[in-house]
This record gives sequence, structure tokens and C-alpha cells, in this order.
Amino acid sequence: MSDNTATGAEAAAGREVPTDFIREAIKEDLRSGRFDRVHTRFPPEPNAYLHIGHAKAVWIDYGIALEFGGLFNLRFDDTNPLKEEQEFVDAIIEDVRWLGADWGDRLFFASDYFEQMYDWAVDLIKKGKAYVCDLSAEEVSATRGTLTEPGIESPYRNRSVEENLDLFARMRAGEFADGSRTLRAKIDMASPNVLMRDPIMYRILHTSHHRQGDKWCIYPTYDWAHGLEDSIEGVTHSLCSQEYEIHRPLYDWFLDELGIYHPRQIEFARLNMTYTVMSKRRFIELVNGGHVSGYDDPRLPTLAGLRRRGVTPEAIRDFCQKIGVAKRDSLVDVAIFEDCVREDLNRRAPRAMAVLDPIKVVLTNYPEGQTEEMDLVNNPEDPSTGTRRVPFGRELYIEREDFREEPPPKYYRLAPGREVRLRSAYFIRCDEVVKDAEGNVVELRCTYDPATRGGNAPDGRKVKATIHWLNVPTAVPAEIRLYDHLFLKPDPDDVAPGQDFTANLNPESLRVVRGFVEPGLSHAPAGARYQFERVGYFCADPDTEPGTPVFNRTATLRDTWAKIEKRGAG
RNA sequence: UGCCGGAUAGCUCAAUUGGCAGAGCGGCUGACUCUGGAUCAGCAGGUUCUAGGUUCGAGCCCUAGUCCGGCAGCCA
Repeated sequence: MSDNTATGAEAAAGREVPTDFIREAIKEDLRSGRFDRVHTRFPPEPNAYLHIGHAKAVWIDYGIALEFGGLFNLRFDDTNPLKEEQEFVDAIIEDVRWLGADWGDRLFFASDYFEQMYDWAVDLIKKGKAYVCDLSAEEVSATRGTLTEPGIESPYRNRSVEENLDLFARMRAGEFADGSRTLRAKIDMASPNVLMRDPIMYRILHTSHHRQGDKWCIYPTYDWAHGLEDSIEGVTHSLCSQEYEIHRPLYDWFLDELGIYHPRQIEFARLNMTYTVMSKRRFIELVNGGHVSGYDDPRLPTLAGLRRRGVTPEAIRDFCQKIGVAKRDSLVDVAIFEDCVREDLNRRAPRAMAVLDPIKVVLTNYPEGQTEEMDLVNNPEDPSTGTRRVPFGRELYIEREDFREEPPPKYYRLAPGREVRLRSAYFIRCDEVVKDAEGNVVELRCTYDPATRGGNAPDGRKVKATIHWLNVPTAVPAEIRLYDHLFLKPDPDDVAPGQDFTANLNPESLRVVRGFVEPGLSHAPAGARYQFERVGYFCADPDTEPGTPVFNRTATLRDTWAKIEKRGAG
């Protein structure tokens, strides 16, 4: 694909690519001859939207394939028609493509392997390694034993191969009701690993499948299906999250009993991040509870939400690389993610001026009716982006925060009698503060120094601060959505007894503000990203309309003054 | 409680496979600056979970224990 192969490019350029226990294991497999190539896969179930934890998995899978010159498949693990929908298939494809992973022509569906899986199940029955069990779900669970006690063998465990073959064929033919029978692997009801106690391979489900329609009424379970899918596709390294570690003996058992090509499963720790939640169930609760607007709410760590917020795939990839891969559980500080976002956007986002909370400034010595245009640098990080012209006049908006009637120590911005620079325009001095009946500051009357046009004083005098501004008649009203952490605590589950995680919801995770932006942004297309100078990174929302733009705050700028002031207050 | 896995700086990860414990982020300090942004420089003195053992030498190996996570869906 286009520019999203930096991981491979870095590897090719010999730049240092961080290693981890998985990459080391793969190198060892290549050295020992266990495998002579690398082939990975990302196997989502199409039953939910992807989140940044999935992005980590994608970048482990795809990144490793790239680094080792191997292949990467996108495969939908669609073995449960009760939960899966085409809508999710489409959304996941969009998300993975947006992330920048390239599966070439290898887009696969586990359901396309159902026939082969069925044949292999028949093989296992013939070997006496699988049997049709008539126990109900409750009975299966009751006879499974506990973590400390062995299970009890099913009374149907020793049916003849002929009877099993007949019953299994009739299961497929639709002769039996849902839940009335299952196909089980005959392993060991006394195994200390509960998953090995004759696990279910097929269940009867008279339900249409989003791709297979009504072709099947028996569906394979994850444990039975997953290794087969990997085997069929020739995957070498089946990388998954740690919850599957205990499933590995089963994964290996099926492949060994079948005697078919045997990929290696390796598990890594899933991603957790501070001030957010990372599970499908939690997302549903938040959406249904009206706490967020939908799965693409910019406060959610879903890929759709992050995209809407203005986060780039490159920032996500950089983040995945920085957090590394390990086996221990971890809680990643969201500050690391935000830092990746800033680093990326700082490089690429064009600058613009926006005033979120305006206060009017009148330049008393600026001729009435006069206007002019100032040249502003589009991106100091990238001179090739050139400059733009921004109208300037007698009446301006500046940020309310950029003025203090009684400036505290170390406050460098505008105050009565003080001089500051209007970015790329003029030095101005505040002469007079106009207030309303309640004593609120409504207007600042200032004088400008015509000799400082462009922002420099010929006499060499300095100002301590540069602030941003907007020309009142040409300022474009805009809706600006200021997002903050969704939760007040690093761990949303840190609640008093009897409360649930919603008790930690941040009531100010979204603040909508009516501000102004420079005229060039009145028709910003949805998805366009900017740095509003001295304020933060913003992205035009899909709700934006020509002439009345809507912007989402992607991230704030680091604000050292805020830190100084907070320290003073604390 | 049985089995599986984990434990290194506030956080996330390293440590050439047994050879003087490092990095990024955060935090703090300073420099610089037409974004108090960006950038640059400095600051971590860590019982490598604990206690034993092997060894000239242990974060790496062995033993016992502690704590944390996962597993008893016909979910994945």
C-alpha cells in the first residue's frame, strides 16, 4: 500500500526495530528449521467494532510479517451465526485497511472452510477420537467437574464409530433440535486443564449464517475451528492474546490427531490503557446508556472513534511500536498515546488560528475601515507548505485566557499597560479595559505599533508573549467539541462497593464551545486536521457543513503555563 | 482450591542468552524561541517480588514461598 509500510521500510533500511519475545521465538524457529518462512493472520470475529487493542494485534501480526518478508492474512473467524453480522465485516475491513495493514488478495472467511472441517471431524470420529453426545448443555456443564475435581465421562462416550458417523451425518442433515446433541472430542475428563475434558467441537444451531445462509445447521466451536483455519491457510505463527494460552494444548491436540500441517500459537498480553475501557461489553453499555453518542464517539478507543477524533493511523502504529509486546499484564499510560498523537500531528497538521473563548480587542489607533492581509506560516515543521494570507483589521478577537486584568507572577501575556505580539501581525499594548454592569471584561482598547508589522520591532524591543487573533468581521463561527478523558480515574473499575464503572464517568469529557476560526477554514472538509495555534490539534467532524464547520479536539498542546499555574494554586 | 502464565525505575519495555542493570514516556531543572508549542541539555541512584541454593560471578539457572492475571460457554 501507500505510505503505511514504515515498519518494513525501517527494517529494510536497517534501522533499529525493537525486538520482543515473539520475534525472538520466530527467529529461533527459522534457525532451527521448524519453519522456513513467516505467515501471520489477524482473525477478528465480525461481532463488534475494532478498538486500539485490536490495532496492537494487527501491528504485531502485520508488522512481523513485514519484517520477516512474510505474508499476512485478514481472516474473519465467523463460526457463530448467533453473534455475527455483515455490518461488522465491512466495518472491520475498513478499519484494518485504514490502519495500513495490507493483506493483498488474502481476505478469508473461516466459514468457507466448513466443508473441510466437517470432513476432518469425520476423520476424528473414524479414529475413535470424537463422539456424538446427547447430554444437554446443563448436563455437560454439570459433568465437567471443577477446577480441583475431575469430570465424569459422558454415557455416550463409547458409542461405536458407525453410530457416531450416522448421528453426526444426521446432525448435519438437520434431524435434531438445537442443543439436543453435540460432537465432542474424546480426550480426558480428568485432565487438570478443564478445556481438555472432552470439549465440544460442533453444536446444533438452526440459524442462518451471514455468508453461508441456511447451508449449515451445525457450527464448529472456536477450539476446534481455529487451528484448522490456521493450518488450511499455511499460517506459521498464530499470534493471539494471552487468554488463549490455556487453549494451546487443545489447538495442538487437534492438529496432531489429524496429522495435518501444524502452525505455532504464541500468546501476548492484551492492551489496557488508563482512563478508558477496552471491551465490547463496556462499549455497548456506554452506547446504550447514552454516555457516548455511538461506537464512533471520539471519546471511545474504538478505531472508528479515534479516526473521528482526528488520530492518524501513523500515530497508532507508532504507539504500538513504543509499548512493545510482552506477556505480563500492563496498564499503559494514555499519556504515551497522546504523545504519539502530538508527535505525528505536529509534523503534518497545518497551523490555523482559532479563538475558542473570544474577547474583543479594538485597536484605537488603527484607521477605521482599513483592512490588510498578514502572511502566516502554514507549518513551521514543513516549509514546503508555504504561507497563507489572513485578514487583519481594527477589531479583533483574542482568547479570553490571554488577558489578565491583574496578571499573576510569571504570566507573560496581555494585561493593562503590557505589550504582546499578535502572531505574525503587530505588537499591541493594552490601554483600557471596558466592563459591563456586572464587572465582566467585554472589550480591550489597545494601540498597535505600525512599525512592528509582521511581528518584529525595528528598535529591537522584545515581548514575552505571542498570542493568536482573529479579525472580527471575517471570523467564521464554529462549533468546537472539546474532548477529555472519558473517565476520572486511571482505572475506571476503581469504584466504591455497589457502584459500577459508570460512576467514574467524567462529566466534562465533552464540552461544546462556540468559537471562531480563520476564514480559510469555513469549508474545511470532514477529516481535515489542523493545529489551532497555542490551543491544540483539531479535526473537522463529519457533522461539519460548509460555512458552519464543526471541529473535534484531537489533543491539547502541552501547556507549561497551565502546569505553572496549577502548581501555584496547589 | 487444580492447571497455565507473569513479576526489572511512577508507567511501558530492554539487558548481546551467566559478565559493571538501560531506553522511551511521565515528572523535575535549565537553555532557546514570533505557538509558555516544537526543539535541545541535565536530573532516576532501582532490596531486578521474597528466602535459600548452584557458580569466580545470577535479573537470567535450581528449590520453596508471596502477590497478580487467566481457565469450569454448545462465545471468540
